[in-house]
Amino acid sequence: MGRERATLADVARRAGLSKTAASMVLNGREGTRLSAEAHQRVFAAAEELGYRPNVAARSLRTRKTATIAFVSDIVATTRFAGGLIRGALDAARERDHVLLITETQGDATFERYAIEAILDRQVDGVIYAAMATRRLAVPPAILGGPVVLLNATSPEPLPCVLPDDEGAGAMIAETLLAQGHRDRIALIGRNRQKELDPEISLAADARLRGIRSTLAAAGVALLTEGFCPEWLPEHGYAAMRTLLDRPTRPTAVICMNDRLAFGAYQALGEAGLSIPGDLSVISFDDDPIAAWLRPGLSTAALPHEQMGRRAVEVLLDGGDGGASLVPMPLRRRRSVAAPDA
Amino acid sequence: MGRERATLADVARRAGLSKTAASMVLNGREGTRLSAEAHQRVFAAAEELGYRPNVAARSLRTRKTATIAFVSDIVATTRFAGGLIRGALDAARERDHVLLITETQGDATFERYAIEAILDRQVDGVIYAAMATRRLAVPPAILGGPVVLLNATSPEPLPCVLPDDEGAGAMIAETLLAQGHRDRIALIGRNRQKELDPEISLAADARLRGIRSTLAAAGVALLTEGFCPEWLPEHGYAAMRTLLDRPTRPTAVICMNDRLAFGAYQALGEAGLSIPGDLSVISFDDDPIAAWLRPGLSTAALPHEQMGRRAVEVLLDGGDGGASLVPMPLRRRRSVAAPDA
DNA sequence: ATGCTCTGCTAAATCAGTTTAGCGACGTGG
DNA sequence: CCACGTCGCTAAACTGATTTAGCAGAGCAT
Repeated sequence: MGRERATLADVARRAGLSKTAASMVLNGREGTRLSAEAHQRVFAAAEELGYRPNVAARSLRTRKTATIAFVSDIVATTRFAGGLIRGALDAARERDHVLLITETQGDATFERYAIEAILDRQVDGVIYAAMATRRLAVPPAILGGPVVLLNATSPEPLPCVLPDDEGAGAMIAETLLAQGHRDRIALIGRNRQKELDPEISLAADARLRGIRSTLAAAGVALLTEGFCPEWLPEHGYAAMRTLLDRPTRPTAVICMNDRLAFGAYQALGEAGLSIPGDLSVISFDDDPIAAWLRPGLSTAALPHEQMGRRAVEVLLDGGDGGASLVPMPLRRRRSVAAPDA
Repeated sequence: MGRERATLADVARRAGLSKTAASMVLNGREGTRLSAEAHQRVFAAAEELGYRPNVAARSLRTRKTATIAFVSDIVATTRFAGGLIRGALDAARERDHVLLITETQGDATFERYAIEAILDRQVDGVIYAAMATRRLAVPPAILGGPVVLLNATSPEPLPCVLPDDEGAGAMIAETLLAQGHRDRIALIGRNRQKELDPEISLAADARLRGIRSTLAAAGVALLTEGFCPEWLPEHGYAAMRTLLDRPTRPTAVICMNDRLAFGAYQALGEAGLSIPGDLSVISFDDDPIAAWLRPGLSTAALPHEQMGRRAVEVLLDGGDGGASLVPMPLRRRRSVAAPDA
């Protein structure tokens, strides 16, 4: 790429000045005593030649590359990754940076490759992202420079960006309470593994905490809590069927994510029950499917783009070193209503 | 990043040789007359020091960066992008390259920024990707180096990688014919804009061609063709309801994509019709939702990862300069059966 | 003994920037 | 009249690799 590009030397020559002068002017160095006229000439020359500095040459000297490494365990399949990347991309562009993306797939060999590629290229910082909110071990090799954890925490005291799952849980509980639901609120998606092992998930426990504490504050307890081995539609379907077999039918169901909710919709459809007439449903994530369901599913949205954006901001502008909790906004659709009187 | 890394000079010193010798040995240069012993010493020294070449320094001289730019119109929201990126990432890693990702969002300013970032960094090649299979205009500035179009074509004669939508259409038609469906096959998702304007979509027309020619070869014509302003669930829902109002009910429905099929499922569920007992449904894309539906939706999968992978291969290993059609495999699930006898 | 080739290796230039150290001209105070 | 400081600018070093040009010594033929 890059046909005969103009170099700094070309600019300097055209401006009738030295490379030093040109460099200083173009970098807006303070405290230099170059005349206003010299400034003009350099800018003009650079403009006329369409000059753009060679990043390799510059970073050889300065050790800065205006490049951020985005390392994640799994990039694809999930649109979650896409959102994180897009947010990061936007924020990076605003700060004149670019993203170098690598994926470890949780594989040690791939991780090593990613780390080496990053170190070889002297990136200015690393965003280490996980696809499921969880705790992970950061490879020590990258701790030499700035690191931000995205959708993850680690044993090391590194700045991290997380969705506010607990807040979302509270908000969801409040939403149901506000509609008048009380003692017949059920939950689908209990899962000890997810709740207890932070290396698997931080979201399950946080969401549950938010829900429970808010209900408890209103003097309400969950009617039942359906277990699910995974948070997939088929498990939501099964859990909902079990729920409908019980003597007391709930007035509202909280699903731990939208895929479970989708399964719940399927079971309710088969049972001939209507949402939200017979039962309200509310959930977490704002998977695209939430908007496609009939009726649309009310859900607390994972703020992917915000998170990706925040990660870059913390990395480049410096964070307070702690955790950034990004709020999960509630998407209000038609799946929640007041219970039958 | 990168605490005191060893440089080539360090390696040379430790090996008791010149930088020249060290460089040649490590690059495996042919035709050099360095002794076997010199080779040993250099390798040993490099190993002991954990030497890794500085990419900036190297590329300053060689103009090679082992970096590929992945430019796309829209990265996020769609998991399609994720698949393309992941495939490209894998293939790049196998060839010791790394991906620099930028997004234009279809915005001229952003595109300019992306191009400049790419040129400044002297990437070895560019993958220009579109999220919807379509024809696009490649900015002339990147034509100085190797370019591969991914999921897109362009007026310029550039190598491109596309899904085989026409083949998929044919395969879908054959699948229905093989099950015994004949004169009562309907289609949902006609859309003149998509079919006629290659800048919007190449897929619509290709899929339709494949379907029609295969049916025609069997002496069959489509029963009806439902129009849809967009390929979203709500439009599939509406189209399916219209279809059900007609006197002859089809035995099978081909949806132009899975989101339409999802809408169709919703309409069928409401109408109390069962899939595939009353009606078979088949579709394109293999959106994750296809596997989540009850029954699972048979669909021709967009081969995202293969395509991303292929793009890198063509870029780096050299393609034949033409279009690479990547086959769309049929995911057989339970939504297709023989029509009622 | 001289010239030649071949072997094994190295000094120095180069890539395109940034940064350090300092030079000549001018004005000014003693 | 001279020392000194300020102004406006530049030469040269430096970053870490690759690459070109070429040197010293050995072996061989004449």
